[in-house]
Amino acid sequence: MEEKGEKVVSSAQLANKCMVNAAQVRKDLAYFGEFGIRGVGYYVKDLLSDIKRILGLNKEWKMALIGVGNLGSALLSYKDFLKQNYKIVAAFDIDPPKVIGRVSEKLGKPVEILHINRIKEVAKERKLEIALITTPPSEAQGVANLLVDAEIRGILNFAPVQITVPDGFMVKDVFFTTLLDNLAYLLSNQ
Amino acid sequence: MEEKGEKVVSSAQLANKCMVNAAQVRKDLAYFGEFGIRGVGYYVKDLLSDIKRILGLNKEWKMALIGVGNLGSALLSYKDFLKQNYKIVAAFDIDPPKVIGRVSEKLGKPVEILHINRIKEVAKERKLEIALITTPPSEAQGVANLLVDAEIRGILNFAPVQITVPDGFMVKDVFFTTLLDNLAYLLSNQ
DNA sequence: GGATGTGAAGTCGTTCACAGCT
DNA sequence: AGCTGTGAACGACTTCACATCC
Repeated sequence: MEEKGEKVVSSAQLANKCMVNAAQVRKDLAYFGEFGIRGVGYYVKDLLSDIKRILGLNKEWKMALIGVGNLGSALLSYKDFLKQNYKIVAAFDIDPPKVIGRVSEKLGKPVEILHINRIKEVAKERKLEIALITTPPSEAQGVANLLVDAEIRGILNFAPVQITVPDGFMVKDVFFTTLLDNLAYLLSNQ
Repeated sequence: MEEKGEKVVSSAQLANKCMVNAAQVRKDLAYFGEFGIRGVGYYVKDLLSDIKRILGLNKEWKMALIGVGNLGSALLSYKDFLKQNYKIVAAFDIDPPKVIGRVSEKLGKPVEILHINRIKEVAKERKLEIALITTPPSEAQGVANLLVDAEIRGILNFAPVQITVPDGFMVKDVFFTTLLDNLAYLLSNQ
């Protein structure tokens, strides 16, 4: 809406776009503060920056990628990160020499691939806060342990296994097989 | 549990593993039928097959993959599909010759890459029911339209755009940037 | 005896409806 | 006059608690 030059937006309009109730929109926003103007609506520009601030997107998050296999390479060249406030600033593997060739042939300016045993050192140095686990499932928990040791508190886990971490650390799983199961269920029941 | 040779399991044990309430487990299962035995619990083997049947996993789902870029290639070699009841039986791209070399060097027995314009024909022929969209975002909606035309009713969308389909078709989005936003929020609020 | 299946109670989130501002 | 912010009403889901059955 900002790109379209729209100045104000009402909760009703937002609700429409999001397919939810207008009161829901207002309640949810009101939970974080008073962002609207009665009788007018929400200023698009302000609302956008308020939401970004609330979500913690008013900074660039520095990420590590662990496991430069097929999926890892795909993510290294995932341009959409750039639009968001995320940046992969270090990639790790158990065998960097083996993957460097394969990756660099694909990427113009490849992120350097480091040996996993340097994670703690590099995490400090580059202030890594989030890690993407793209190793085989068998290695995922081990990697998670290293991340905990390196005090990287946010983990996005692409490996199809449950991993556990201590309090204060966050894991989000990208389990698309769960979404497939969901599709299979919906399709099975007409 | 079946692999460990355990014969019976109680709702309390299941609840424990899933970090939910025991009554929840019983209610949810009871919604689909009576699978347990009072005073005993649930027979692991039976429960497993009942759940598979409920979820529509008592068959092999045939899938198409559209867009053989980085992510597409990664999924083509994603071994974990084999454990589940899903199989990619056809892959499509706008320029098959270009991707065939790159893909086959990675996969022992590569799935053949077909031109996207054959999708409708092949969908009928191979009874494709689910499609994975791994194209650039700009192509995703166009591909979705082709899938609708080919009557492939289940879509797992990896492209970071919202796509719309008519009633009777299902789209599930793998938006991991949303999960990243989620992590960013949690980390920002300590 | 012991664990399920399930009404009843409780809790949480959503929606309504309107007072309060601009 | 119009739209937000919000207490109150509503609805849905979760948990309790126990009758039921193996």
